[in-house]
Amino acid sequence: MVKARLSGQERRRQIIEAAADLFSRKGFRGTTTRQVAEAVGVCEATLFKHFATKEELYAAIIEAKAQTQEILTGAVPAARAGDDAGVLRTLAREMIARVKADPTLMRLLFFSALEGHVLSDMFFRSRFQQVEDFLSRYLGERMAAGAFRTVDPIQATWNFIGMVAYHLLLRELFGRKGPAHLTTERAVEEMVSVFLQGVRRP
Amino acid sequence: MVKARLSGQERRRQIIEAAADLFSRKGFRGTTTRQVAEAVGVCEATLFKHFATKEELYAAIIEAKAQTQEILTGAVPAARAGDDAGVLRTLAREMIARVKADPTLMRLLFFSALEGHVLSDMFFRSRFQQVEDFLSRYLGERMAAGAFRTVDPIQATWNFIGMVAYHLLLRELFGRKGPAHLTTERAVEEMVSVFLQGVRRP
DNA sequence: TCATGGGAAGTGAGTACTTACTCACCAGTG
DNA sequence: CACTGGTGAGTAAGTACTCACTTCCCATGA
Repeated sequence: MVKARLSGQERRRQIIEAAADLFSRKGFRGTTTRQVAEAVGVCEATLFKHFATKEELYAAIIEAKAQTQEILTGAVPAARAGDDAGVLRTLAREMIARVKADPTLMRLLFFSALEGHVLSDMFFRSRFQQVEDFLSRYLGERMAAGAFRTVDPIQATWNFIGMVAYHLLLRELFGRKGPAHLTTERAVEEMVSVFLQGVRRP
Repeated sequence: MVKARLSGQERRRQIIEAAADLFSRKGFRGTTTRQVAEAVGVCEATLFKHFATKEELYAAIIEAKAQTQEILTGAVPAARAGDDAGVLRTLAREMIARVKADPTLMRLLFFSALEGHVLSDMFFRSRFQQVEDFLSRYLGERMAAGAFRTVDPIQATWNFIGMVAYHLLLRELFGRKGPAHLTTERAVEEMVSVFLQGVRRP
């Protein structure tokens, strides 16, 4: 039973949450305000009390998702300790965990990009910029220290992120699982392993 | 000036082409039959002479795109010659070239997956299955031969494809370019390089 | 060569339904 | 009481698709 009357703030939050789920499954044009209203358990007109337009609701959702930025708390200690594998492993794990924790995240990221949404770029950056900056800086330092081959740190970063992202795409968008023994943990270990060995100075 | 009257076959082909472009930019629900008709230069009713429904048109497009399967002509000679770098380089180049040759390809792949289209799985497989099979088999052979570390060939394959796919995603969907010196050629070489070194037996 | 018929391609107008949003009013709470 | 949250009914525009008809083209026969 949905509570009949909430504060404006609370109702907004509820609408955003329900709509995020729908938008992530059907995209902007594929989601009707009627569906959103039903999911929330209110009248369609109520949505428009809180958001002037459907567009404004979508933008509010993207902004909310972008707000939950990737925080690199876990990888910093490993970086300080010069624990290469620890850095990579933690980054990969955190990226994967974020997506698992919020199933709408990746789908909304891709839907908004495909739809050419004005906030798409900001959304993407909120998800990847910190990881990119952190890892490319770390790789650059390790190269300067002679531990890694000298390659472009950005490119190397993209290569690593690419492995993680593809892993997520296969599962979240394309419903691929692979052989049963390929757990996420094993997948992460192999990514870390192939990448680390690949960038080491021979 | 659009020719006023074409054979049924030719008109179908023309509609599919114009609609593919629109669907790849706006998705299914975001593309109206009116827009398609205008892009083709015919009356809306004409579309429905050739396709019973909008859905049928979309399916025809996906099927057409799936038909242009990845053909692995280039990598086979390199595989025979045991030219590891050649195999990987050729695969990456061909994947990238395909997407560049048809800008609708990747966008339609992702739109249809996000939209949960019944043909999405088939579409995905048409694009990746052969590369996956080919490369995982090749990697398996190289592992058996002692040249590569023993890891799961599927996982290793996904890691490599992930790097290529992310490169494409950044450019085709997210409009990212990276530093100017990062040409596609350089990117491919680094992917091949990090991967090869990463899977070599230490 | 020309005329005719049939089949297929194509159109303008319209239909029925869908969709985002508004309006006038009601209900709840401090 | 005043303000804010919420509703049922409705509106205007959008959308996929149909209908009744026209046009074109090719094959055939005279």
